[in-house]
Amino acid sequence: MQSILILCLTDPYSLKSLLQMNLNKDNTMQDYELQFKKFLLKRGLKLTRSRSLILNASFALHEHFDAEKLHSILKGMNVSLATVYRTLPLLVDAGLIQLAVRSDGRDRYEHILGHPKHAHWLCENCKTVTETNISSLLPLIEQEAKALNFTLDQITINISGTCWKCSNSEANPQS
Amino acid sequence: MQSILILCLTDPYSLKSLLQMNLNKDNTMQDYELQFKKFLLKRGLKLTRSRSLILNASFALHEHFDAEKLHSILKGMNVSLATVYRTLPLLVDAGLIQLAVRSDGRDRYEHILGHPKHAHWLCENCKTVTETNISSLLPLIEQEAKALNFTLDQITINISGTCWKCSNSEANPQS
DNA sequence: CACAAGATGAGAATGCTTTGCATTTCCTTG
DNA sequence: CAAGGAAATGCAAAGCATTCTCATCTTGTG
Repeated sequence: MQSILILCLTDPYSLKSLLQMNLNKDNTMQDYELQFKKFLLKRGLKLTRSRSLILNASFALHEHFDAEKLHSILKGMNVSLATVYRTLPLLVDAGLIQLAVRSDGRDRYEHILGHPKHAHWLCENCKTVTETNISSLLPLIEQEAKALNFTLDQITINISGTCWKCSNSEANPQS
Repeated sequence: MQSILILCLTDPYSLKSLLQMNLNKDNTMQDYELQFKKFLLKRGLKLTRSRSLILNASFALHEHFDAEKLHSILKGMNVSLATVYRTLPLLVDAGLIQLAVRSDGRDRYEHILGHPKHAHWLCENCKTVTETNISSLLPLIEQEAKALNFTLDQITINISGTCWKCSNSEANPQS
């Protein structure tokens, strides 16, 4: 019998150990996996072991991640970095993850499901990213989209500056 | 007498020819140059020939630009690509330019002075970038910033999707 | 269970961006 | 106006995230 590794984690900390589990596919398919499978089928692509692992690792993380991070989580599971890079755009197109911010020359993603649209507040000093809800902004943006006849896909609102903590410590430097 | 090249263009199309002009520094200093000089002084840095050329080339362009573009505009003026790359972050820190979008693996900037805050609408198909005013969104963002005690620096609103033109031609593909 | 289309891993390649270093330019001080 | 030290520059050589190549392996179908 052919079986594949499937993760159904909500807790990122137990990820590594649970990655060892070898469950039957049909019993554990998650919503997002079904969504991904549907999307792939429509494109004549397949839901493979690697893609499933990458998808589940993404959803197990409740923080921003980049290709390298996913790859390191899947270390020892024989998933190459190239495949991670090949899979990320698929997940984006499938509407499962989105590019959150780009900082330090790396693209950082986040999963979307059950994750309301939000803005990222990036502190230029300590690099911390804070999130806030943007539901109040959405109607205005959608209205503008309609005016432009623009089909919305992703909305990215990134605000950079200095967070409360850092602007306090900058106020009294090296003293 | 020491003199340097200074540009004071509003018309990008005559850039190349005007780059030949050799004007006296003190007669032609622009607002943005003064601002840059002040910024550099504060950091113990100098407003040099190369930096001045790069700054002026940036402000002569009324479109997005990347390092390569500035470098090609300044071809023959003995400004190295490395210096362009070294200067861009300075201009950003000085509040004179900002990172507009990153597409095709390149960072594209735009100058800020007299340029009201706006959103970028990037068509994923034809890569066209449209700009719209975001003055209606600003109060909401500033209010949120106050709540977070966050010192605003840059606000980036990038919206990707499909523009009117492309969604029309996608509707009847290869037929 | 064979087959064709897709997918993968490994590593080479790509291309933007950064860095090291010897040389030049800049500004201040006599 | 010359000297001197700090900064800046050009050039070429990395760095580094991401993409590509290609031989091999998987996947779902008939």
